[in-house]
Formats: sequence, structure tokens, C-alpha cells
Amino acid sequence: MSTEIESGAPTRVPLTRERVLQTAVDLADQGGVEALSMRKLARALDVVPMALYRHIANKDELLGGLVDVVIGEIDPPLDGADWKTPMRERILSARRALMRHPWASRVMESRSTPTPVVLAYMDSMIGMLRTGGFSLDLTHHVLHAMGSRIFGFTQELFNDTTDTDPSAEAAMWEAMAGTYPYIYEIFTTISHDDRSVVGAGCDDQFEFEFALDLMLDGIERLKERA
Amino acid sequence: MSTEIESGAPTRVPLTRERVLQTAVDLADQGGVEALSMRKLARALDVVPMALYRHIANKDELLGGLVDVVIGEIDPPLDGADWKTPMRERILSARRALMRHPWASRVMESRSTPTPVVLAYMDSMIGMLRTGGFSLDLTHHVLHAMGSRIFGFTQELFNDTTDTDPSAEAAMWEAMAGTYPYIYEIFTTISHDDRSVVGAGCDDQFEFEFALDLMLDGIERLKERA
DNA sequence: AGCGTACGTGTACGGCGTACACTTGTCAAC
DNA sequence: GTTGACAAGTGTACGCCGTACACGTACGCT
Repeated sequence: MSTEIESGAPTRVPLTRERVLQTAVDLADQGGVEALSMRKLARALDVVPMALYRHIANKDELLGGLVDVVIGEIDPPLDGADWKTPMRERILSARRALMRHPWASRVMESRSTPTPVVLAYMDSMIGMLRTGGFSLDLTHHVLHAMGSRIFGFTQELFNDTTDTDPSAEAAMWEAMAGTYPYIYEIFTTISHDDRSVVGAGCDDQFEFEFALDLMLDGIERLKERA
Repeated sequence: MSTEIESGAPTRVPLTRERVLQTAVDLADQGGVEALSMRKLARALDVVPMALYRHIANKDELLGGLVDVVIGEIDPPLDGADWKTPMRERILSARRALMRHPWASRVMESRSTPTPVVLAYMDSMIGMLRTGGFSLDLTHHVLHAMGSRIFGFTQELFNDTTDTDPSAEAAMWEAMAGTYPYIYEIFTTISHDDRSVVGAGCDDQFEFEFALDLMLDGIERLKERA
């Protein structure tokens, strides 16, 4: 027998960058990105906080790594003669990835420098436009116009993470009626999903595609005109 | 003579919510929002950190207050028969306000619940559409499509706060040529501002208006079709 | 057998937001 | 003029955070 007791001290799964990232993704998935700290991450990996630093440089790099994981979930581009359909589909795939990790858009927003993975994604998207016949100039404008939409998200006006009880919510809406009549009008009568009659329910997927197509159609028109 | 020396202990300017907010805005303006902590804010006001809490509930409310200050700088809507011009102008005014406070868009993004000031602004914007003849449904879609643009900002792909020295930057671009050909192509040949031949300079104002008009024109077409 | 190297540990520092108990300054009522 | 209530500012303390730095420890190579 060796010096270590067999069952009591099983050889520990070694820490790797991948394991760190995956655990971080899991942690963020279940508790939001603000619940992700180096210390909690270390605890989840049953390791001391400083151990993480053998595998990632610092928290910023960790966040970059998280973004890379999410980008990695986006389907590769379809190929076809058209630029529009593959781009649309890829953006919708990106959106699906982001929906799986609701924290990801916020992390992407907050980052200052892109990782190679992100650059590769962007390069591929730009390539779809260029090979689709877009001029350099138009491609450039389109990139700006699309903004983060090429990553599958639009800026939500507010990210309502807090869900209060329905009665309080209803009371709030009623209080709004006088002060903010137009907001009241739109949020009380519009697109009613399976929730209550009153409430901020609307079909986000539909809205995303609506906006996406508004852009894509406008862009197509610009291209034809040029 | 009173117990206090006249010149040495001038009666202190009392803390007020307004003074706290204004100092916070100044601090953020000059150091970015990440350089704004309750403790630094207190130091700037020559006061102990906890003193702030007599005037604002907590840091979150402080951030809300900052947003309100910025929203307050947006010009009131022009009135005219048309919906489009006043909305366009107001959005551009919002953009001007945001340019004065570069941290503001990030703070707005990160907030979860709107303040009354923000709600009032939104209500006014929605009102412009509704009185301009938009149906409830279309107004709703348009709101989603515009996203944060109604506050005067688009999601920038990256917020490059770091500025490295030009030679290193040039070297980086050259390194990109092989790996990310399309990114390279677009960033090395496009709209050249007063900086170097190579570099990420482009006319942001133009790009913003380009995207804005792309949306507004598309929206107008939708309205006419309906 | 010995040793370099990679990996995990322990301790510590400075910063953060803020709870809670305190002093201090101001002014009204007597 | 004294008192006492009330608001405004203070001091101390707690638990969190990211991470620098020195230290063990185990394993592969010679």
C-alpha cells in the first residue's frame, strides 16, 4: 500500500484552463455574472483562490475566456450564394447561444479588447459581406449599424432581472397610467404572452427578428442602390 | 470672536443630494465610472464615506441619479407636424449628452430598473410615435428595434479605452493581415481620420447617423405600408 | 538519488460597500 | 439662556473582493 489511503484520497482531478472556464460558465449560468468571483470559483473547484492564477492571468482574462466559450457555441456559417440568409442564420445561432447564457451579452459589452476567438468570428462575418459583394465602405457602415446585433443581441432597454409579485406589478402599472400614459398604453395592451393580461410580456424572439430584418432589408436596399 | 477661527474654518458647504450627484458626475467624467467609488466620492467632497448615505440610499441609487443627470441634459423635443425630424433631433441631442459623459451609456446599460426621469423620457419618445400616427403594435416593434438608440447610443463593438503607442498598434495590424484578412482590410483602408493611415479612426458621428437613418427610413417605410 | 519544474497553498494587503452606534451642530420652545 | 429634539456628519467594524509573494510538494528526468 502506498502512503495515501486509496478511497480517502483519490487522485484529484487536475485543474486546467478548460475546467476553470467550464466551472465559471456553470457558475455564471446559475447565479449570474455578478455571483462569479475568483473566490467562489475556487471554492466550486475545491481549490484555494490563488490556484486559479496558474491557469488564467486574472479575472479580466477569465471573462474573456467565458466570452470565447460562448462564441464557440455559435454554429459555423452556412454557405450559399446569398449573403443574407447565411448571415441571418448565423446571427440567430449567436442569439441562441446567448440565450443559453444570459450573462454573456453583458460580459461582452463590458470588455475592452477582443480575444482572437472574437476577432475570428468578426472576420468571418465581415467576410460574408465582402464576398457577398459589399464594397469596403458599405461593409464598414453596415458593421457600425449592426453593432452588437452581429453577436446576436440587441441592447435591451432594461434588463429586468427582478421579478416582483404580480399584484404589486399590477399596482405599479396602474400608478403609471396617469404619469406615463404612453408607456402605460403600450405595455398594457401589447402582445400579451402566456403571463398576465397586464405585464411586460412580449415575444422577444419575434422582436429580435423584426429588428434584424428591418436592418437586413435596409442594408440590402442600400447595396442594390450602390 | 467666536470659538472658531474665521479664515481657518469657513462654514462648510453642506452636503446635498445635488452636490453629491454633481461631484460624482465630475469624478466619472474625469476618471471613468470604474474610478467612482463611494469612498473616493466622499474624499472629493471632503467628507467621511458614511456621510453620503444621509443623501443617497446606496451606490445603486447613486448610479441611477447619475443617469438622471445625463438624461436631464437632453433637449426637450421640438414640435412639428412630422414625427421623424423631432425624433431624429432628440436622439442626436441625447447622443450629444452622452458624448459629454462617456461613462453614461455603460451605466445606463447596466441598470436594472428605470428611474422616473428615464420613464418620463421614454414616455415622451413613445408619445412622439403615437401622436405621429403609429399604431400601438408598430410603436412597440419600433421601440424594440431602436433599443438603446433612443437614448443616443449604439452598442459599440468594443470600447477601446486603452490607447497604446502608434508603432505597437501598427505592428498589431500587420500581424492581423494574415489571420483576420477581412478585419485587416476594412480597418486599414477605411475612413482614415486625422490619426495615422492605419488605425481604428472613423467618423463616429457619421456612423451613428448612418445607422439611425437606416432605422428611421426603414421604420417610415413600414408605417406607410401599414 | 537528486533535482528542476510545475502546480497548489497560506498569508497578507489594500480596496470596496455599508451596518450601526456615536458626536456635533442647529434651532424651537420654554 | 437652557434644554432638548432632530438632522447631519463621524468612527469603527465587518465581510467581501482581486491578487502579490513566498512557500510547500509531488513528479519526471537524469
